[in-house]
Amino acid sequence: MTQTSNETQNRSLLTATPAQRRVTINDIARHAGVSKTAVSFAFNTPGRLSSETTQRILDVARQLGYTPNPIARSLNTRRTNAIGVIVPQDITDAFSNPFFGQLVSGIGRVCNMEGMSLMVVPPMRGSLLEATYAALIDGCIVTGLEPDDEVVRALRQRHLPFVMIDADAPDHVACVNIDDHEGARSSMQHLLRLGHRDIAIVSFESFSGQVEQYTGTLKHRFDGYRAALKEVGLALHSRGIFCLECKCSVAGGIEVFNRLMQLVPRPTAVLALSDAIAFGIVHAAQQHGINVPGQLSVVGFDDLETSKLTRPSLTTVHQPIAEKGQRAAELLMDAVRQRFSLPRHIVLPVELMVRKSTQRLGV
Amino acid sequence: MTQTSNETQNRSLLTATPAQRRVTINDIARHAGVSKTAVSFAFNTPGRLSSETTQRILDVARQLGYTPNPIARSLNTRRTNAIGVIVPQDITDAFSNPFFGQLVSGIGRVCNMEGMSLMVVPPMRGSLLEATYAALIDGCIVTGLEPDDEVVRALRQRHLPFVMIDADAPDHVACVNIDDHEGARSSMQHLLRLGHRDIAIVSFESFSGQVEQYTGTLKHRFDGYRAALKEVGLALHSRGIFCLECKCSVAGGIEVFNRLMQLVPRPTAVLALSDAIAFGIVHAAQQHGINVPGQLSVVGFDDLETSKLTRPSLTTVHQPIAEKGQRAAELLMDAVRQRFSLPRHIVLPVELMVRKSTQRLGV
DNA sequence: CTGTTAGCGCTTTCAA
DNA sequence: TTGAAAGCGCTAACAG
Repeated sequence: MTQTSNETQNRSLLTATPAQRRVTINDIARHAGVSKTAVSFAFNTPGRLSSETTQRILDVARQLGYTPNPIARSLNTRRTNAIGVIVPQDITDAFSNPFFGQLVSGIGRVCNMEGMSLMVVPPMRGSLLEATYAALIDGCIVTGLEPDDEVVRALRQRHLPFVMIDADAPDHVACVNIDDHEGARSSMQHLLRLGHRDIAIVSFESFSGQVEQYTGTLKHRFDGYRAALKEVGLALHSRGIFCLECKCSVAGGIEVFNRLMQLVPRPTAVLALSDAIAFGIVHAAQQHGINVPGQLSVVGFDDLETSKLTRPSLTTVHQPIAEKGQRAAELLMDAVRQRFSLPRHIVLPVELMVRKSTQRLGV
Repeated sequence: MTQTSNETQNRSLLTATPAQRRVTINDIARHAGVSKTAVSFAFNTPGRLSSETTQRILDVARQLGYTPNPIARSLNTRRTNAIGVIVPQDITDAFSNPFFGQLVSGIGRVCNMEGMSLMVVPPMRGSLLEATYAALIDGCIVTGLEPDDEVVRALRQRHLPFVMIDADAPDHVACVNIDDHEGARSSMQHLLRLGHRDIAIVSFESFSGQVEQYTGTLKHRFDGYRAALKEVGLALHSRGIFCLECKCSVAGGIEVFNRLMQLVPRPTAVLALSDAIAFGIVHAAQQHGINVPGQLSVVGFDDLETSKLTRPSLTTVHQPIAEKGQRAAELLMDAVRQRFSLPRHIVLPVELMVRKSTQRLGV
């Protein structure tokens, strides 16, 4: 013992960086009088060493405060034991919508099973591409991106397995979606059946801002709205039907409310593409003394955990958010672990939840 | 070009793993007719090379689909460009309380500034210690742990900078807390002033389950409750005052509601240590036809973003959740970047928000 | 059961 | 402006 610490001290006096040098596998090998291999075995496959040797090595390691360097280990094993979630906005924005927390919660179920950590990968100095190149992960789930994004190419280049969520991915790319068309259609139909004809559709911000240019999720949903409108002889461009965009958060909904109130004719109902937005609209309406659903019906999309707890409880399109994350993570882990995985495209069902934020027009 | 691909092909025929071998810095160096150093420079400090050389290298790299291996890079630079959040429960549990999402949101503000990704580090195969040893991060924020936890020791052993949240950390350990005592005291005082004397305190699950054994946050809060009770001549063990525990989530609150209803005398008010729990209790009460606040007053703790939107809006103790995460992350980054940082312990204020879920007894 | 010996893929002095 | 060479700290054939 005493000898050991003396040795350590002496060596450190000889070292260029006396105070800083970390203890490495070599130090342990030397002090325990074994090879690096033995030390490695002691930590990773103790069964391959006599238990005395293992014990001696572990003792020395503890005394010297040795910890295997996980980066060096990863360089060899090519595994990081982490999966990523790629998000095109910054972390704050992503989590400002509870949707994302619930999605991550679902992904977490798989992390838990598989012993993985979860890395949230936002743009780094403005560049999601750079962040993607730098991420120390074994694979990732991609949200909010088109399948032809440069980030997707980078992932392929890095040979990183990945699964997309809410994307029009080609067949060979694993992807988990929901039935956006049906969700949108049924919610619009619900309002129309309640007699509403002056309806504002509030979408989250798209790349172009033009409904005609929508792709992916947004396109499918608007196709659904079109289908429902068509049944009653209306279209997106009909008088009384409005399409706006706002940030996908409660704050975004509050902000968009003012714009809603300026529309002519003033909408009697709002279709928000996210519950977070709907919350904001309902909240702002109440602040302005406008009764929901008495003077304004509001429909959301997502069915967050809190959506049944708000006042009034929110009529919305339920989608299985956590399950979406979970299924994506399962597909991903199949790829990471090189298991077989047959169904590469998954479409989860949605369901219209009629609650108290909508009401028949003029009642 | 043709030659290049032929060469690649030929080499791959000679390789043990024909299809799999990744292209490395050596391949680029060889094909571009330069040294590894030059390739490294081309990617990291292009200014040190003639622009033609840089261009040629980058071209070759693109043609061969080369991406620097971030793990190898990290091994040299000793940086991962990620910070961690250590959570003692699994990811799903953590995010089942919106509190955590908001905390992460605050941390994300700093990640955004600093170009960092964020790793959520839950126990790995049941062991948080193992996960901590394996995490590829430059530092971390520790939640839900005591300062003498083995995980904290591991962090120190790994020389990883870390900041604790909600912990009774010693002076030399950076830490961000809130004024738990005052938050608890004021909320209890509020109920007492409304005339309530039969009050259940619903805590989130502690290690011991014994109020007397509470430490850290829980201890401070219960000291606050005691102080308020004492002012009216009561104590935690007085008849009518109950202490229970449940999971820290909406589901936990729903579950605990049944237990609340069996208490004798039945509480006229509940003090939940988390808004998520309070939501669950309110929801369950309403399902059972019990009016809140008419028949039962409920107070929360946290003031989640949705707490003002629920029915009834929740009386609760506001704490600056996102700011807590942000301040912790700022302290952490100071350490990671080896900047000076003077104040190592931060205590954030709280504020009682009286809303609609509480009411004078017997009105 | 244990050690030798190559790497893993990159960065970074130092010298040319 | 460029390159040689020495690591970074660990794993894993392979040999004994």
